[in-house]
Amino acid sequence: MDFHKKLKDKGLKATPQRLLILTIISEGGHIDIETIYNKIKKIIPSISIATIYKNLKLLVEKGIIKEVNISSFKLLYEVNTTEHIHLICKNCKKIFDMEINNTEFKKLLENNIQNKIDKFEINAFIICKNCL
Amino acid sequence: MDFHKKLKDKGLKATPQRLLILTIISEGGHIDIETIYNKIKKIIPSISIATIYKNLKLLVEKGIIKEVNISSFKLLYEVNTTEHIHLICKNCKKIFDMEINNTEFKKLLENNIQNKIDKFEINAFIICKNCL
DNA sequence: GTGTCTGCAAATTATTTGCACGTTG
DNA sequence: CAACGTGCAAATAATTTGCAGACAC
Repeated sequence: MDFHKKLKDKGLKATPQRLLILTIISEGGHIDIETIYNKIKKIIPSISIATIYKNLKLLVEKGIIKEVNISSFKLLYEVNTTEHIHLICKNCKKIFDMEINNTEFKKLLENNIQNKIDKFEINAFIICKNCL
Repeated sequence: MDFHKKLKDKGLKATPQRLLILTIISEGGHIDIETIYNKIKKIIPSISIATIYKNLKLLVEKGIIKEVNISSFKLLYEVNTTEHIHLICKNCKKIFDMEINNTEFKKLLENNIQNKIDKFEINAFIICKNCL
């Protein structure tokens, strides 16, 4: 993924700190602030936690990354890709992205609630194949 | 709702603080810590914020209340009732509980992900009737 | 009466801010 | 070189902890 371009497209400077934040988030899948900070420190030891906070906020605002809210988890971050839902293994706590049939889903939901849906967040708690 | 009984059933003492916390949450629908604290202070001015924190944690553990995680909202609390989803009006920010056809939904989701689902959290962003 | 709960104050953790300096484009 | 971004240190906000006294049962 061309993070440099993504940043420039939003009028942001492509600093090493930002590129690294994005790389780490995309590698980590779903990752919390503290983990991001610890990983970056190994590469840019001088980095400040304030820089992490400022950039995460900014990148969310610009729609480059997304916050992931799951009950009983810390706030996590992921790079914004296509619409997907989260499967969470109750046992090993791993989080899996899953693309679903968006249209079919939206329709069923919309029928149920009698209203148009803009977007939705779905977290489903499961036991993953590995843990079974 | 008989909160006194709910507490006793879980082996907890029914203190005025706890009963009030539960009453306020059930009246508020979906309410954050700060708002709970401010409302309680008007009735029990001596209450400590630490008591609120301790009890919210405990009540969640015991399954009497639930945390509600919605992107870009503070952490909210609701009394644990039947399974429902949250509709959030993008305009007025109100949150509505909506019972859905659980079985139908679970099946569709389970077909999509090829796995059994224990429970799920769904937040759908809409424009409510009032705002339309 | 006793074990649990509360309120307090202090400790810890999380997040934000302002500013001088450095870097990107 | 101008605007923007970083790192630092300090400020603020959020949450947790330990403990002495109070209260539920």
